[in-house]
Amino acid sequence: MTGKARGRPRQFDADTVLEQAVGVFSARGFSATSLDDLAHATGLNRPSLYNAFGDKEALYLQALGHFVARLRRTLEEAVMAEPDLATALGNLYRGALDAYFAVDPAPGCFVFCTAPVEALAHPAVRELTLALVNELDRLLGERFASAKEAGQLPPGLDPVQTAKLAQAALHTLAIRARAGESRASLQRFATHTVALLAPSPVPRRARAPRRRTR
Amino acid sequence: MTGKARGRPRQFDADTVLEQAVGVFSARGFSATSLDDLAHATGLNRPSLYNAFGDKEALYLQALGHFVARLRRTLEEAVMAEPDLATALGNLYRGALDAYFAVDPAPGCFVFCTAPVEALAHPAVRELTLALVNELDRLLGERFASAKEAGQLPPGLDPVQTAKLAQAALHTLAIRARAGESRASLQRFATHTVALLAPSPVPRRARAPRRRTR
DNA sequence: ATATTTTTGTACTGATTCGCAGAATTTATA
DNA sequence: TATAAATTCTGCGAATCAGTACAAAAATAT
Repeated sequence: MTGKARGRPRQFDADTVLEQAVGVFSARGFSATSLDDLAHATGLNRPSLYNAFGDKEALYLQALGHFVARLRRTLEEAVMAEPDLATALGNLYRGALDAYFAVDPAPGCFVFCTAPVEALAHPAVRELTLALVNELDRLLGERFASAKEAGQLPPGLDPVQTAKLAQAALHTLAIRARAGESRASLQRFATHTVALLAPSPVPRRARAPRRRTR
Repeated sequence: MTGKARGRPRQFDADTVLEQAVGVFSARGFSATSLDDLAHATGLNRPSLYNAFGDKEALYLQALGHFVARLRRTLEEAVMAEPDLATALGNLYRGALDAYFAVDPAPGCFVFCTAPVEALAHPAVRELTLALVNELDRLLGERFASAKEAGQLPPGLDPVQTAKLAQAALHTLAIRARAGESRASLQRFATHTVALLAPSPVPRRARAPRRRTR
């Protein structure tokens, strides 16, 4: 595909630049980030940014895409491929907290903390955000459905709605991390949530509760 | 306190202006909102805004404060004063959805959708956001604790962590509404969450709630 | 070696931004 | 009536912003 490279070669790696853009956008959000901020953070200058990625909104969307693609890979192996439901959810939240507290003023989640603001003014951002939410619903829904088949899910829990609640925990972790809540507190919450949504391998009582009585 | 009013009287009501500022900030977020936007929306001009509220950040903080104060009143009567836990949570989420879908491109929650972005750059915003999160944790925690005393809470649920999960549902409703998810879908999720966190009053077996529950 | 293609860097433009200065206006007080 | 106090309004200024034009640079192809 790219054997020739006709003109002057680039002096940067596009993925690296997107990674740095994710960092800057994640810290300041879309509107408060200037192209000078991005140019300074990436080391290249504005015209190069325009040439490679288009205008500011296009760059933001590509940063979102880059972030989501990475998230998707992580999710696939840490959640979908893990046979035990409680372990899978534990991996999900621990991985999320790792990312949310990656740098010192904890930025929370790039998309859940910065994309919603722009969603109203920029339909493309809105669609990308909704697409991620829907995909997470779908993936987690599949995971809960397979757990239900394996008998790991209490009969009262609907896989689809439970998946949404599992994602809700992700959203609150993101917001709370950025608001300044401590990682220890959030870790406790995550543990409790896992215990609620994925009752660990029932220790003694092999008898599942009857039907959906409450 | 204010019987005299020495100079020229104001031609606007401060609370009304703050209400309008909430609307504008909620739609565009802090950084993307210009003072001209605010001046146009409120009908008064920039120097009057500065004179009455200070600079842009001060106005945003006061808009947040106004919003939180109103939210606190609503919460107090619809959630804390309601004796039945399921009804209380139902009121909470229905009221939230009413607000999140108040105008056509659903803006979601003013604070949960627009404040987190600015939380890193503006410590005051961060503190106010965390203060709201903590207060909601505390109020809902009290509500779940009193429900536990009344026997309305399953024994496995810790009131404090369950309150955080109840707020998590609020956060996800806000984000999803702004991302474009339908109100019907969110209503279903809310109903399911209420059923999970507050198992409804057992239908047949007349478990008369003791004490002063009604 | 010359031409072509792509990237890089400097400089510029037009627009928007926030915040404020200063004069005019409206009220209460002396 | 005259003075003081507070608000309103026009307009300004300094800074920043996004996006681009243009020339120099670096590579390939002829």
